[in-house]
Amino acid sequence: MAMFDWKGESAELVVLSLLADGPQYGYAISKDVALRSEGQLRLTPGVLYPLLKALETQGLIISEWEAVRSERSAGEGEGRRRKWYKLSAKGRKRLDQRIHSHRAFRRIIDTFIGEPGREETSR
Amino acid sequence: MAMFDWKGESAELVVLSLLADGPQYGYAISKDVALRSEGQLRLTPGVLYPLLKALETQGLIISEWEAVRSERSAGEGEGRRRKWYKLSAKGRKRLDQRIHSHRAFRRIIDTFIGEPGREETSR
DNA sequence: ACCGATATATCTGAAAACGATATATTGTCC
DNA sequence: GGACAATATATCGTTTTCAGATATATCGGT
Repeated sequence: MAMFDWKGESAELVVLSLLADGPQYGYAISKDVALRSEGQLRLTPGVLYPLLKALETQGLIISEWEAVRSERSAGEGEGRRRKWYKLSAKGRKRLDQRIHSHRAFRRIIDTFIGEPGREETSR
Repeated sequence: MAMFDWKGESAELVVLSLLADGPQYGYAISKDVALRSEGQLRLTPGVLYPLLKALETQGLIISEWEAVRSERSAGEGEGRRRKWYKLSAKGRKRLDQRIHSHRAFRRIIDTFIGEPGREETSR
């Protein structure tokens, strides 16, 4: 069980954020999320792949297959395949929008839980 | 359409937070949420009442009926009824826990979206 | 008398979540 | 060389969640 209940929205935000740092393939994304959250967030296959598919359908990310060849299998068969994803311009816009929306939502929640809230210095 | 996708967790956090300020009845809670969020968060009946029911089942909140009598109807019928909810000790604990969890989750998200994060000064 | 607001509650169709399952390759240890 | 864990992608199917619609009734103002 994941440490936090984190749903669609947040998963999208996290994946788009990761891809903003450069192209990644699915499995690496799931490992990265676990690593960078110190195991507290998990992006399981059943969540990750449908999400990536949805993001691509919306044109937010673009995929490309990589044929990973091992010396061992050189010459035969298909070898392992990786599907790399990169952020599209549209995805970049969506990310900015999601970050903005996340901050706004957070500010509202703060008014309920009585969080002091930081001064709006920059931006 | 609600301005934000805010789901179960957050709704629970908000409701428990509101009840921490004192007892409230359902309809007032929904109005309060809309007011305090400047219309950006909505707790519709289809979400609110099942949530309150679930919170009560878990023993986090305690309900009590109030018979609201108008002069007009004095003496007859049932009159309007309000169901007041107050936070239980268990609910108070859950709220603290949820706030803590919310902050932890937020910190993790910050590492992904590249938020500077405030110094851990107090606490 | 009517209408909009107050007040609580469920129903239901759709969407989302996620563990389980499927399939195949690769690296490592003995 | 054989077994096993890790890498890699993907779907399936059950359960849960969501939120609009619906139901019912009272109250306040005009």
